[in-house]
Amino acid sequence: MPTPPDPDPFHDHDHDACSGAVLEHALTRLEAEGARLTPVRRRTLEILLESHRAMGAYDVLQRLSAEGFGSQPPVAYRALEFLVNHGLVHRVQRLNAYAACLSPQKDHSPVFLICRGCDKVAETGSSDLRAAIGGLATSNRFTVERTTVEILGLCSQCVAAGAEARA
Amino acid sequence: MPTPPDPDPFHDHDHDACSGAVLEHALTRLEAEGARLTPVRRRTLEILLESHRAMGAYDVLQRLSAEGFGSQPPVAYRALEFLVNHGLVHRVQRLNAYAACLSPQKDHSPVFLICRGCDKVAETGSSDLRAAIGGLATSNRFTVERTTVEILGLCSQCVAAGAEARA
DNA sequence: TGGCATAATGTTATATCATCACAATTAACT
DNA sequence: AGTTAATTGTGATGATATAACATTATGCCA
Ligand SMILES: [Zn+2]
Ligand SMILES: [Zn+2]
Ligand SMILES: [Zn+2]
Ligand SMILES: [Zn+2]
Repeated sequence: MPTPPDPDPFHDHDHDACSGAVLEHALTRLEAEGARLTPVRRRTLEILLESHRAMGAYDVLQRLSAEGFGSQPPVAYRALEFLVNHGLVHRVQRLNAYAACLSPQKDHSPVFLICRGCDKVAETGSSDLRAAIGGLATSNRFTVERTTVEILGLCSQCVAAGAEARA
Repeated sequence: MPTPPDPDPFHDHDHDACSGAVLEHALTRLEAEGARLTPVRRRTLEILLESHRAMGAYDVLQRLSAEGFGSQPPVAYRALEFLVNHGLVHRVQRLNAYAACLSPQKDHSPVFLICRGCDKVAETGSSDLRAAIGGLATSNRFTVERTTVEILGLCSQCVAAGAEARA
């Protein structure tokens, strides 16, 4: 009975373990980098880890504010910026939103699967895809610094549940 | 003496021919679809075609307004939406901006190379990349509807001109 | 321990990007 | 011409993001 290779957010998994491991990892990494996971920052990460959905900055802010932190936009944006800069959170361009990074690997280029049925977001990766981007860059003599790859569609559960097609 | 395979926006090319051909193609396609390229819409496309840069909606609006069209945001957003819906313009997520589509092919999934040195944007494509995304979707049992692939970095000219690296 | 420099937080105000709602106009079709 | 649907225009508002600056907490060293 093989265990799944990755915690697939789209399907049932032990989410406490899933998010707990990520948080653990974050602590270790920041320690090594000499960066401080202050209360706001930690809480922000925890909030994002609660679900496999991307959250807007103002949604995060509302949560933080309700817990006694500052209530103005920079509070959320600064915490998010810190976490993004340290690779613990990714920005999902298509949603103007932020999602906790689930990969233990540092400095990776995430690929997002975004389900428009259930709004969940899965972070994956693909060496084939990286290679294809590398090839494209080479043939265009382009120096790659960052990549955004976001795939919008429906997860299998939403298809099974009868989510209607849309172009 | 072979002609270049694609007009590479990052390098010298006959841009009048480049943009003229695209506009021509747009007229034909819309005609076929029974859609109307009204003055605002046509002008919007022409403005985007003037350069190989992505423009924000408000930049487009300013141009339109100066030419006697309406001066309120919906004027620009509606024209852009129309053009995006008909595949004549793409939205560049990373820049919150819009770029004219340079591909004669309908319903394609563009890949953008975005140079942070000169702000030019090149639209390309790659069957390898499409295949990689297809594979990723299959192995995640995910139904793809739309994809966003944007590569941020430096074009060869900007590298040659000594644009500094940035992580 | 006190003093200093730096980082982090909080707040006000403002910038930027995008859509709603509704009236006026124009085009298409009978 | 009369009816309908599409298009355009405008004012108002919503949503996302940053600037500027005062205040507080932290780390370091004399
Ligand atoms: Zn990640
Ligand atoms: Zn789903
Ligand atoms: Zn050109
Ligand atoms: Zn360049």
